[in-house]
This record gives sequence, structure tokens and C-alpha cells, in this order.
Amino acid sequence: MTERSIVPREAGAEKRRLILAAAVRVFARDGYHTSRVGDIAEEAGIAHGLLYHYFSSKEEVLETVFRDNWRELLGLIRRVEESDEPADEQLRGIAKILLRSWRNDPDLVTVMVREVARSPHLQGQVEEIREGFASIQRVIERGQAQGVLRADVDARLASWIFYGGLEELLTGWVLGQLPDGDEEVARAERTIIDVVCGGLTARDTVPA
Amino acid sequence: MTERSIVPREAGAEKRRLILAAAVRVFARDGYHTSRVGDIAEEAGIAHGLLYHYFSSKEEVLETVFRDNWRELLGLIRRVEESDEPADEQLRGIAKILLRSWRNDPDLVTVMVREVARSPHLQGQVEEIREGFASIQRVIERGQAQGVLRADVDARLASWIFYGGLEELLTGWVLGQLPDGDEEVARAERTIIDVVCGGLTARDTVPA
Amino acid sequence: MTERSIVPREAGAEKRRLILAAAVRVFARDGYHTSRVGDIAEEAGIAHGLLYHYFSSKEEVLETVFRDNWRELLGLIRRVEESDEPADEQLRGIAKILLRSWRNDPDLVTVMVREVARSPHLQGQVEEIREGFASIQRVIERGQAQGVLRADVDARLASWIFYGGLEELLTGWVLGQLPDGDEEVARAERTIIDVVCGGLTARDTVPA
Amino acid sequence: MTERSIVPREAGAEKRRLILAAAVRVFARDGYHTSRVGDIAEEAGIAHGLLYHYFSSKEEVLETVFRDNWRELLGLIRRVEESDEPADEQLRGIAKILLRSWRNDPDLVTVMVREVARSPHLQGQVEEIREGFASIQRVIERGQAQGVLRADVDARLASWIFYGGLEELLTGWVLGQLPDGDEEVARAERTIIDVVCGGLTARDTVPA
DNA sequence: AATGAATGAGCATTCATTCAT
DNA sequence: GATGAATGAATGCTCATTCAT
Repeated sequence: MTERSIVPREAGAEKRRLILAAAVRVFARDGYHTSRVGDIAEEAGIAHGLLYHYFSSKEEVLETVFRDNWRELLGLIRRVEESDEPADEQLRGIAKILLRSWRNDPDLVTVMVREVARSPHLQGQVEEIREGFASIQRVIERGQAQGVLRADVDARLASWIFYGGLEELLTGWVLGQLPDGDEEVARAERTIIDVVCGGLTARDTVPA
Repeated sequence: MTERSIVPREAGAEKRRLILAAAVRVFARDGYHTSRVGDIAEEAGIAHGLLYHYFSSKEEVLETVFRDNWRELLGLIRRVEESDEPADEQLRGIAKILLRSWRNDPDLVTVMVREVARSPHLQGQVEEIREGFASIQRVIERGQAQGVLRADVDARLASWIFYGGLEELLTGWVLGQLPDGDEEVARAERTIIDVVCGGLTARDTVPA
Repeated sequence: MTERSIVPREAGAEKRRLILAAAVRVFARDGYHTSRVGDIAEEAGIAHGLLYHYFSSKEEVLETVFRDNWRELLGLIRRVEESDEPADEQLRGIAKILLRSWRNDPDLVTVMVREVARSPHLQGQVEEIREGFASIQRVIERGQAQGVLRADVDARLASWIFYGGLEELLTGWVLGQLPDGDEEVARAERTIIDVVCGGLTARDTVPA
Repeated sequence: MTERSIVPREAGAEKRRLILAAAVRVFARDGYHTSRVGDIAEEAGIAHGLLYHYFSSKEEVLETVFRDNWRELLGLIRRVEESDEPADEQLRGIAKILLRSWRNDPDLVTVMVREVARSPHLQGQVEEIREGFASIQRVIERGQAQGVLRADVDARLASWIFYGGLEELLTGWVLGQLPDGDEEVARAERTIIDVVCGGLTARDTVPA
């Protein structure tokens, strides 16, 4: 429970985490390209050379930040996928996971949204990202098979649209363009489900 | 009529465009950070020093690429906004504009999606981006006011979700993760409207 | 004749030579590994970045120093080889060339002896070095064929021995272990020919 | 008799030798400058920190490699010098010692030829090297005094030339430029004595 | 003795930007 | 306008060495 209980082997993993956490803060503050290895080390309270005992390069630090976190999100998403809730509730669950990550760790979301959702850095990770989309797609397909969701829509495209909507909401917060707060996050959750499941089109409310 | 008829002032603008086009190709191929000013110059067939007669910095080139193009898109979006079509048709129009830009100029979309939709570079452009969202938001609000779209949804959040869905579809093509082709783009258009307007939820087919 | 007469194209070659000359001085003073690129630039009176307009790396500078000079020596040696002097006189000519280079440019000889006559750096140059030995070997073989030199000695090994003797004399001067001066160099020339051609063994002077 | 019988003090010396042997292999393979302390430690099967219990620096390792070996060679050379053989036989003995060291320990010779026979590292060892040359010089001088060797040659220069020839032969093997093998080494021995003692010049064989 | 985490000086190289011609 | 030589700030990374354990 105390620091002293950490056995040597864990100490290495611990320091690794320390560096990753520092990197997230620095990347969130300055952006990956602008951040210097020395900044990360300073934020972590270590000599910059030590960073290279744990990571082979600055880029590997970013990749690790992404991979570790995406893996965790993926695990949560899969748990939702494997639940026996109806598809629309599963989508709501997935939205919850992603949107709430903003409140849990804004710096981390900032890095994920800014640096990873794109180009050069994600080259090696495309496969892992794809799994997230695949999970959403399966949820939709199952919903269609069970008649909960309409079947005349391309599930794959729909999964990209759904994910894109979520990511854009996160981006809105990251950029300070959308109002922040627990209440706002809850509203965003409701809204994306309202939009994606219910649709924006007004229905003629059937009169009594 | 011939090139020689171009008056000097236009010649400058022409070379400017030449450089911007080259920059788009290079940024699309290598990414902004990896691209060197010399690469752009080489692609444009000029000496690298000359680039600084037309732009004050490498970053200004990127900003110009973004601004010029975003402004054009904005103009198109506004024309849709000002049309007297119903809101859902206006949204379809906006989707068409954005999604078809992929087929028109994949390199440009690649750069917009990868380099600009986020982080440090768009600092100064946030205002211009905001206008795009505002346009979409107004379309939705008008649709709600006219009873075409349901009014119990936050129009601002909905506009972000809609835009996010569009951008993610573009990203899918940029990353080579979604099947490409005119047909596919048309399907994506239909799908995003189906999803965002109609909603994914299955409706009880009206009984006879 | 004046500096102003140097045309632009030659200016580049001129600066190249300037850098090489500075590098020779610095390498001779501090050794290749200890020398920093900045030292060479400073010695040449240029910004260190400029060095990379002319050479791709610090190592290429060393290689060029070696190659340029070795090529020159090779040319001189070949001229001797192609002369119609007897073999022993040709060997004397070769000794002259190599030993006098010490007086001509001690820094250059220092670099050649210290940094190049060995290991990692000469990897790519082995072929060029080999040509020097080959030239000496041919001189010896021709001498043997013409009966000027004894034929019961392996010409290849003899060429290495001869060259080694010369290089060691240069090394002695480089290390400050052998007395220096024009007179000393002349004596060294005589000595190596005395030893290698005449042999150390005392002959019974033929009685009258 | 067993390893366990080695008393502690000897154990230390043993490990020291282990490190030196590893260093020779690594230096021979990668060159001194390219080799890292960690490489030596890994080759020796120890933690790199431990190396500093036995040596004060990486350079001291190289110096020790040189000194230990040179001392041994020096001892052998002196034994030859102190023998009562004629001078030319003594020179042959010295040649044997140096040339055969190639077959005994090619890695060691590689290091000696590449890293030590020159420059920065030998600064402190010049004195010890000088003794080797002095020994050869004394052999020659004694040969001259006894009338076995011609007296009209500078013994000091001759000793450098002789040593240079030997070193160059070793270099030829190190660089893979001269054919290797016991037979070849024996021929080299003969050749250097033929050349240095007999001389390359053809003699008119006195008819009976 | 032994380990290997930690330190930090040191350095080659890159590249955006300037400017003389 | 056009060129490309020249500048020099900036930085990722290496690795010899130290030292707590």
C-alpha cells in the first residue's frame, strides 16, 4: 500500500508510468512536435537520459501513451459489446465511455485527439484503432439483426459516423469551443444518442 | 489568352498558386512537420529562397492552404444555407460539398484532415472554422423552428456531431480504411443523412 | 589571378578546399574523434551548418581528405612507375615522394598516418590504397624480371615491407620520435634504399 | 586445483583478465571508439558497472591491453637480444615473435595495429614503445660493431624501417589484404629477413 | 563484489530563414 | 523576381561514469 511496498521489479514499471504521465501533460500543453524530450524529463523529475532507459525514442513515448490508453478503452468498449443490453443502449454505453474520458483525464484526451487520431504517428496503430471501429460496427450489425436498428443502413459507415461524432465532441472540449462540465458531458451523451439513434427528423407524434 | 498575356501582377498570383499546390502535394505525401521548405520548392520547381517572396514562413503556407480552401467550402455551405430547401435537404447539400471534396482533391482533403482539423496550427483559424459550424447550426435551428427537425435536441451539439461524422468519413478515405470511389461517396452521403436525420432506430412500419 | 577572378562555379570548389584544409589542421591537432564539426567550421571561418552544404558528414570530410591526397600521391607514384629508370631508382623515387610529403604538409601526413592507415575509416578506401601497393609491387616485379632485383623474393610481401618502412618513418616524425629536418629526411631516403635494396648484411669487400 | 581453490585475490585478477580478454574481442570487432563499455561488459558476462571496480575508465582498459601485451612482447624480444646469436638471426627471432603473434591471437594484433600503434591513446605509452625500438636498434648496432651488419647505415632509422615492415605485414593480415595461414606467416618471416638483411638488389653470384 | 538505475555533458545534424548577388 | 550560399538556433540521442542498494 505504501511506496515502500513496491518491489524492485515494480519500481521500473512505476517509473515508466511516471514518465508517461509526465509526457501526457507536456504533450497536452505544448503538442508533441513542440515538446522537447528534456521537457518531459523535467516534468517527470528525472534526467533526460533516463527516459531512454524506458523508451527508445520520443516517438515511442507517444505511441505507448496511445496504445496503453486505447487498449483500455477497447477493453471497456468490448465489455459493453458483450453485455446483453439492446444495441441502442450499447451505443449509449460506448458514448459514455469515450465522452467521460474527457472528464477523467482531459490531458490524455487532448493528446489522443490532437496527436494520434491522425497521420504519421498512427501508422503502426491503425490495426488497433480499427478494432475499436469493428466493435462499434458489430454492435450496430447485431442491432440490425435483432430488429432494434434499421437494416437499410451500411453498418460500417454508420460506425465511422458515430465514432466521428464522438470524437468531434471531444475535440470541441479540447479546443475550448464547447462548454465544459459534468452536466454538459451528460447532455452530449444524450444528444449523440438522440441524433444517431432517434434521428434529427421530426416525427408526427401520433395523436392519442 | 496566352501565358504571356498575363500581366505581372497576375503572374505573381499564379506563382503563389503554384507554390500552394505544390505544398498541398508535399504535405499530403509527407505530412507538414516532416516536409521541408526545400521539398515544397523543389515540387514547385523554384529555388527555396523564392518561397519567402510569397509567404513569410512555412507555417503561413499551411495556413493559407487551409484558409483559402476553407473559405471556399464556407461559401458553398452558405449558399446551401441560404437556399430555400428544407433543412434536411440542406444538410444533405452540406454533406455533398464536404464528401465530394475528397474526390475532387484528395491531397487537399488529406492535408485538411490531418494537419488542420486540430492542434497548434489552427490556433488562428478557430474563428473561421467556427463559422462553418455556425452555418450548420443555423440550418438545424431553422429546421427546428420550422418543425422539420425535432426541437428537443441541442442544435449546437448536433452540428458538431454532424460535422464530426463527415470528417470521420473523410478520414476513413484518407487513411485508406474505407472503400473509395464515386459510388462509395454517394453511399456515404446517403448514409450520413439516413443516420443523422432518420436515426438508426428501427421504426414500426405503419400497420395497414 | 586575384580572388575576384574566381568565377562562381569555382567559388564552391574553393570553399570546399578551404574546409578540407581547415579539417586537416584540426584533425592533425586534435585527432579525428576528438575534433568537433564546430571546430572545423571555426577553423575555416564559416558557420558549422555550411559544412553540410559541401560534405554529408564529418566522416565524409575525413574520407575526402584521404582520397584527394592519396590520389595525388598515387599519380606521382605512377609517374615514377612509368619512368624508364631502373627499379631501385624507381623505389628511391617513391620513397622521395612519400617522405618529402612530410616536409610539404606535416598536418596532412599526420592525419594520413594517424587516422587513415587503419580501421573503420578506410573501409571504403581499401581499394584505392591497394593500388598504391600494386604500383610498388609492379616496380619490384619489373626489377626482378629485368634482373635488377633478386627474383627469389615475394614481390607482394616486399612491397608491403617497403611501404611499411616508409610509413613508419613518417610515423616517427609525426610522433616526434625521429629527428626532423630536410637533412634528416634526406638521410631517411638514403637509409630505406640502403636497407631495402642493399640489405643490412655486411658484404665481404671483394679484395683487389 | 579447482576454481574454488583460487584465493580471493587471485579471483580478482582472474576477472580482470576476463574483462581484458572480452575487451580485446570487442575492440577487434568494432574498434575502440565504436565499442561501448556496455559491450565489453556484456561480452565479459558482467554488469557494466563492475568494470569500474577493475579499471578507472574505458581508456585504461585499452592502455592495459596494450601495456600487458607489449610488455610480454618486449620480454620476448629482450630474450632474443640477450641471446648470443648473430645479429641477423636475432632480427629473424624478433620477426618471428611479432609475426607469429598474429596466429596466436589475431584479435589482439588487430587491436594493437589499429588502435595503439598511433595517436592519442599511445601518448602515455610512447616510452614503452620506444623500448621496443631501442632493443631492435641495439641488435643492429651490435651487429654493426661485430661486422655482421654493414656499419654505414643509421641503426636507428633502420630499426624503424624494420619494425615498420613487420607492422605492415601484420596490418595486411588484419585488413585481410595479405593471404593468411601458417605457411604464409613463415614466408613473411623469410621475406622480411631476405629483404632487410640481404637486400633486394640482385648480386652477381661469384662463379666458382 | 555486483548490479543496473540514474546522471548529464557532449555533439552531429537538420532546416527554417536571411541576404548578397 | 530569382538563386542558393550562408547562418545558427534547436534538439534528439549516446554513453562514459557514478552510486545507492
